[in-house]
Amino acid sequence: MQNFRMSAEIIPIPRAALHEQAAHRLRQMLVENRIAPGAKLNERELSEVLHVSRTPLREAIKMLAAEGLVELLPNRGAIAVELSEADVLNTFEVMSGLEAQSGELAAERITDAELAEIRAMHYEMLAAWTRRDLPTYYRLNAAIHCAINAAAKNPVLTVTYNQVNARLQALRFRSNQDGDKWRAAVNDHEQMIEALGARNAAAMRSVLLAHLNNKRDVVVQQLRAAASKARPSPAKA
Amino acid sequence: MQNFRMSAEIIPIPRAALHEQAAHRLRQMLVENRIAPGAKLNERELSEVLHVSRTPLREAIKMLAAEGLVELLPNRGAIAVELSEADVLNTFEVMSGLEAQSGELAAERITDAELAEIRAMHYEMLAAWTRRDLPTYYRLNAAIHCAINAAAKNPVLTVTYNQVNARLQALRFRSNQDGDKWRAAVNDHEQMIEALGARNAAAMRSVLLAHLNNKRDVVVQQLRAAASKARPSPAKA
DNA sequence: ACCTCATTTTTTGCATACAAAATTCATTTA
DNA sequence: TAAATGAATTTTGTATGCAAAAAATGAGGT
Repeated sequence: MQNFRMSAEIIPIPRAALHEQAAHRLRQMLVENRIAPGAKLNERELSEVLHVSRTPLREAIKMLAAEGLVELLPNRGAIAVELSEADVLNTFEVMSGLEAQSGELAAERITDAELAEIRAMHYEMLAAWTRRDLPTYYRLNAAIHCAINAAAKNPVLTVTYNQVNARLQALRFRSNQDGDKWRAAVNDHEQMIEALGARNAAAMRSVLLAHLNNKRDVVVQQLRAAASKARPSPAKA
Repeated sequence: MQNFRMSAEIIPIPRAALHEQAAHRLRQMLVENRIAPGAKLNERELSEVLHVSRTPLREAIKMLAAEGLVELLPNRGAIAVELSEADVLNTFEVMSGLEAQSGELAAERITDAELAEIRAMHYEMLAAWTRRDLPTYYRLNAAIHCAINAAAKNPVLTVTYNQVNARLQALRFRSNQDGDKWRAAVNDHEQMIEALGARNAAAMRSVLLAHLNNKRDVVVQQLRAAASKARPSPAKA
């Protein structure tokens, strides 16, 4: 049947299939807002940009549709999802629940080593903010949330979380925080670390719910600002 | 630009695209265990069964992969997901959180009409059980959970819930309940209706968590029974 | 100018064709 | 007989071609 041999397995990196590559890159373009919400995904155009033929590209688009990053319009292709304010609120509501649960489980299951690493990243993040090194700040912020998620030790929860989060990522991408928002966020993070250290699941849950509510408010506020800016001339059908 | 007319919109049912049909039918086959977990999805075979060519079939498979019902093996096609016991436990953990949140929100947002309908379905379900009309029983059981979910009035939560639930559906499909399990389930349901009637979100949350834990235990128990039955002869590689 | 309708062009959806990888099968060899 | 090798077959992955639907364009009528 099989040919077991202890040989070196030399060529085990046959590089991802084209539909995987296309999905990955397209996902990134959507999440980073390089494709605007509501914009049409032209298959020919994209297949040229991504250097793949339409077949694997279409497979990638179908995956992103199942992930909720893209909407399929029968006989009219796909568009990048455009979330209404209600959609955003609903999505944040789900995120709250997932993040709260993730935090609860993390508080129950985190190891000392994991906690130490999160603490270290937290201080690095403070350093980055002090230097106004925004890219590093955002990277570390994301890494901390990721580490908390990992500490929950539930891969199903992690992928579910990431999938829902991806839809909001485009909105939050490089959302500018002012001093007050930042202080609030830092305070939230310190409470998280405290709750994790105390292995206090309930505290973790409530901190994360509050944190997510803050994020939601910031996003909705920016969303409204953008909308009122874009639409004082409402007749542009 | 557009051609607004109040005409009858006569032909708005251009019947779903082939990849949608294929995805729908394949999803059903997986959820109903008509394709065994771990089984290979042969593209040629399936395209004949579903009467579509391989192109839309492959698009459908990619969607189901993103939904977590199917696993893609590079250069080796796709197989129906096979959940380890750890996977099952993790998935139930996520389901608990989603269902608990759904219940909380439902308790806050349910209308009297919705509640009345759920009560009615509950009694119908009891009737079906009394008559040992299992199909009706299962249908109503599912309908009640669906109605609670709808009462939460968060479509994002609903689709997330359904997507995670689909992976477990194959396991629960026609799981046989004995008298004790049934009494426990009925009791759970009555508590749910009570909590909904009292608009008591916390109570609803705890009832649902307990209910899900019961379901989890039943499923894991059956899983273990099936495993020990299948594997007294463990050398069948 | 605006609407309507026919024509052209573009784009999507699907089927097929072909190349590469994996699997199967037969043959050889120890 | 069992393992190993290599050819034949199957199966997956990708590209291309073609038909149908949608969008764009333009001419004529009110």
